[in-house]
Amino acid sequence: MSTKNKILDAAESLFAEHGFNGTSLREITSKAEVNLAAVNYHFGSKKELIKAVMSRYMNVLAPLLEAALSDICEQENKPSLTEVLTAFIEPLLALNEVKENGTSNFLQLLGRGYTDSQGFLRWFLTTQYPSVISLFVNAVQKAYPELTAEEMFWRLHFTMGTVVFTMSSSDALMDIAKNDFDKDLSIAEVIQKVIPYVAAGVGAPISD
Amino acid sequence: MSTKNKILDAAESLFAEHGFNGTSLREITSKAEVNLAAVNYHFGSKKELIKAVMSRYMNVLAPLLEAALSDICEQENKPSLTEVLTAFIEPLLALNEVKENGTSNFLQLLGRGYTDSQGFLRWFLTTQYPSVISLFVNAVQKAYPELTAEEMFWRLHFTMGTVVFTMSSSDALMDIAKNDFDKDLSIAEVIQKVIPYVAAGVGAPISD
DNA sequence: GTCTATAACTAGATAGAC
DNA sequence: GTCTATCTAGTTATAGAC
Repeated sequence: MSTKNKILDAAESLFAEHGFNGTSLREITSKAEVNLAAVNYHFGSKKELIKAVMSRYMNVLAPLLEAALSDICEQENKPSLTEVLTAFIEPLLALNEVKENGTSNFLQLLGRGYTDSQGFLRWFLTTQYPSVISLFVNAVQKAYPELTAEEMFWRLHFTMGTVVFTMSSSDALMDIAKNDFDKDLSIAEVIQKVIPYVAAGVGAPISD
Repeated sequence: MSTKNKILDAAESLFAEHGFNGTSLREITSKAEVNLAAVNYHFGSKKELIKAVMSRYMNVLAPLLEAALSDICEQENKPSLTEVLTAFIEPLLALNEVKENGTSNFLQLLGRGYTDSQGFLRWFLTTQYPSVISLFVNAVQKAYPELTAEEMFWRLHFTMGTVVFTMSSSDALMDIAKNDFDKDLSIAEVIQKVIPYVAAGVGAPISD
């Protein structure tokens, strides 16, 4: 296994657990059992390392998501919101084949990146992967055409918030659920629980 | 105005904007125009300062919320979920009288504290203000008795996520809304937008 | 109570030997 | 490509003069 990959793996799990700001290069290199200087040699800076960690997943996820959402946009009959949101499940679970716990790690990283380091991840997603976002908006528009662009904007951000926040604390939540209800849930099952919630939220009647 | 309050005010807005980890004592004291050593003299440590900033709001909010939720729990007829969630609005807006932008700042702090510094705020809320949480759970149970305790647990955390995450990036979202839709929203209007969303989410039909 | 000065430590980044 | 050693700049916290 290459030094570069050892660093990526160590950085990924530490970033997911403690956030980007909360993880030092020294912690990463000592977990990866490589030299401190190796990060700057291979990646140039901590910021570039963060991008590399995210890209490893986004490069797998983006094409799968684009395909799934395109299918929905191009189909004849009107999709349901649940259908649109369910389109995310398979691509997300495919990340488990990139690495063990890939889905969970990626979603936690997404959550970290949204709140850490003043919206750097918002920039990363909107500039590097804009087509996924616009396909998603199109799919939702097809499922719920009465929704105005403005209301759509808010509800999509609420949804992003729900998912990202849930996932960034999913370890803690799964622990509590195990203690209180004796249920051992997988990340896939948590996703299954959140979909009816966000589908109902996005599909809420327009209050005006 | 006392040094102690100058520190609290400066810390509050910097914490809200850059998170707890992302704000140094030097930034706080220079914004407050007091000496660096004053923080440790008045509060003992950065951690205690964080608690003091949160307590200033929680001590106003908690009794108001308890009263509003108690009313709902004790009323004869069955409340709607919207009613339960709407009970939060007045207490939250009352924080604007503690300080200008109090509501917005407090909700942003809540968001920061949930993701920063490994769940310290979760501990803070559940240990220092447990009665608010249990009253809220009771109110929701009364509004939607078919919901199992386990499903309730998940949906309440999804709701917490939606609200907290939205508020922690509310400045950015309000900026985008202003640019894209030429709408200048207040924090009260954002709350009005999020309530139908979370009410629909909590009230979603039980899938399984 | 408020200040200066500084201790004690950690951060990210890099120069240069091998 | 990998190492040690070190630089610079940042952090929290505190001792002691006023």
